[in-house]
Amino acid sequence: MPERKTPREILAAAGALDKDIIAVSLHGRTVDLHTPIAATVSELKPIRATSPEGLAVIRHSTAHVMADAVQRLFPGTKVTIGPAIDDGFYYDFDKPGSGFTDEDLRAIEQAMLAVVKADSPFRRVTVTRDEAKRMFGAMGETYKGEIIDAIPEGEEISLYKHGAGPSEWVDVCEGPHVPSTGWLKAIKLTHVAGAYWRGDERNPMLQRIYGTAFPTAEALEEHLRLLEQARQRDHRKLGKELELFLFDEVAPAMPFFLPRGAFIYQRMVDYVRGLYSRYGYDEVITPQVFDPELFRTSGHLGHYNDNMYRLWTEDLLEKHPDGAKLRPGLQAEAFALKPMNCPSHCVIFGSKRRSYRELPWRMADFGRLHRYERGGVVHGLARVRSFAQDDAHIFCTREQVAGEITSFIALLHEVYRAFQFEKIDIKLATRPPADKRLGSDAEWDQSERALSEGLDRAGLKYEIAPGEGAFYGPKIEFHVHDALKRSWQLGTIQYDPNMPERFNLSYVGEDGKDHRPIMLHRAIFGSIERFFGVYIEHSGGNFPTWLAPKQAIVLTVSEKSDAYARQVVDRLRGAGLRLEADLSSDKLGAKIRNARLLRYPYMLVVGPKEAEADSVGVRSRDAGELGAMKVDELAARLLSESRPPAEGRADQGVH
RNA sequence: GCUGGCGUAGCUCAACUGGCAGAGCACCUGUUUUGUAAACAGGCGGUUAGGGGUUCAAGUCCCCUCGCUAGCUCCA
Repeated sequence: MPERKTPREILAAAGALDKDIIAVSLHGRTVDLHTPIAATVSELKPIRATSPEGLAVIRHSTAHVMADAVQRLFPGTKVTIGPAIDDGFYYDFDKPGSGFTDEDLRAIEQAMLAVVKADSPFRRVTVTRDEAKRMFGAMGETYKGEIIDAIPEGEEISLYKHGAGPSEWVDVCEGPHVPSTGWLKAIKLTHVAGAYWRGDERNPMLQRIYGTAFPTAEALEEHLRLLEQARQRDHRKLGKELELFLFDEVAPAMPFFLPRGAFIYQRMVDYVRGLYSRYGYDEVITPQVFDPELFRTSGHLGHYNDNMYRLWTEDLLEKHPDGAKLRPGLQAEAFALKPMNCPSHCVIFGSKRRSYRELPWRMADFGRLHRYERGGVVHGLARVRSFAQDDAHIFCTREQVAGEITSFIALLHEVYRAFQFEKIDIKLATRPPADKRLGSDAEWDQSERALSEGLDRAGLKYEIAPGEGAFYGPKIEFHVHDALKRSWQLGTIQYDPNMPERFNLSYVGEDGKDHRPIMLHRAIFGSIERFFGVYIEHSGGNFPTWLAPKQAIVLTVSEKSDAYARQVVDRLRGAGLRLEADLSSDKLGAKIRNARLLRYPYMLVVGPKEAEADSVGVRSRDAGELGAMKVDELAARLLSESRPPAEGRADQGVH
């Protein structure tokens, strides 16, 4: 057994120490540079400030310094937890009275800089459970007491201290930390938010301060620059600027699609519709408003009631002097706006006797759905109360499930490729705890296997999300991040033996007997609204020619060319292209600027020269100036770009 | 739903400790006839989200409602 030395000493002795190294990894565990351990140099893997692990060390140390500053500035504030996260850190505080203001953040930042300047070492000491309990008890740190209680028996309890004398600050913490506060070079507190203690909404709400930290001031600035760039792509901002959609208080969280946005929306739907004929789907159209009995059968009234819009008609009302009220006892009669399509599809399936020969039956529906989402969760197009899905339900036999999964994944892949999505996180959400699921273990084994086999056969990498499945069956989820790194689920395919049961659906098998079909819920876009929002950010609003609401704009050099411009517009429209003209009295430079801001794929400049030569001066949004082209030549080019990307033709799209 | 923040012209934003509601862009009109990222001038545009209160006086301070927003929780 080698003697206990600090990793810094060990590395230095071997000549392997440099100033980028801020911690080391020992058998997969990150440890301080300055806490003695028993190890040889060959066992130590250096962790550099620029690596994800190194950044986490810096950020977690910064969180300690912040908590120190907060407790000094706001006596009586209790600390809870303060981990490093993807691009920074946070610390949750229980602050008596009101929360933190922006001015508080600035003051805290200043106080932190003083701690950094003091360059005080982070010291690790281990204590017994009793010592720790007594110490934090005396300090009145009740949350820390709970944290200590939650540390498993037999595990070492360590404290980290920095500062000296009366300004010493201590936290119970696993570590590791940078050797001293002076190592923290670039710190920024970003915002405050509420957060429930232990993430449970029944617990008190704490004040969370978010911040970030980097090894250098340059790295921090680069990070802030990228954040700003992301804000520029926010779909809510682009939606307004590009006149795609708007929101109004008269219908909270329900988008109004303007002509340009509505065009793209319909084009997306048409595109999927086009694929449906190849993949064997039948589209249906179903009602919007239903007798609540339907949702009693489907189980929505029990599980989903809080999220449903209910309607009344005059005959359900009784007049009062102070206004009309729903007649007592009739609440249950109020019709409901559908939040999902599956019940309607079950009604269709069950409307006559079905044969195994009809299976698999893939029933598609672009019906509009309404869900009452709680006030705090709505977000641009990503979480709305009125939307449609590229929804379909596949009724099939148990044996057909795996094949259906494979075919669905192929379809989904084709669609995502068309929209230039390469990076999608896939999750397999498996069975919830036994008290929260239906069906036998054998059934779950089988349905989970069917989904994972489908993924494996498609050669896709995925993560298991244990316990995240629906109570009736597992699901595959496809997630992407928006510009501000919020994760959204787009597509999904879910295995559902439950709904056919509730609707008592059956088909006649080869054996002449009745059998229960399996139902697969599946969507590729998921919510078309959400997909559109994510796609706006993904493309930065630079929609490819096949999707762009207007593919080109004709710009006149002066009013002398108006007549020719109209002629060009007519000819290209006649060829089936979408375009408009800017015949205003602006100068050409201004017209180009406006057209660029609206991100037209092509600008067609026309003046006397072009009129003479039956041509247009072509400027492409993505490829710059292309020079003069004959009108017919241009028409051919635009037409070839107007078709949606198909398999084996990946030459189009966002640049 | 919870904790913070915000809400001023179509858009982006000003208006000091309470003291005459403003600018740029957009829009309309006129002048200019323009060659690859903003011509010039004039004009129109406001229940300062809505309601109540304090005050001689409220965009500004207080209360309620609505909406938006950062998070948390939720998303059978």
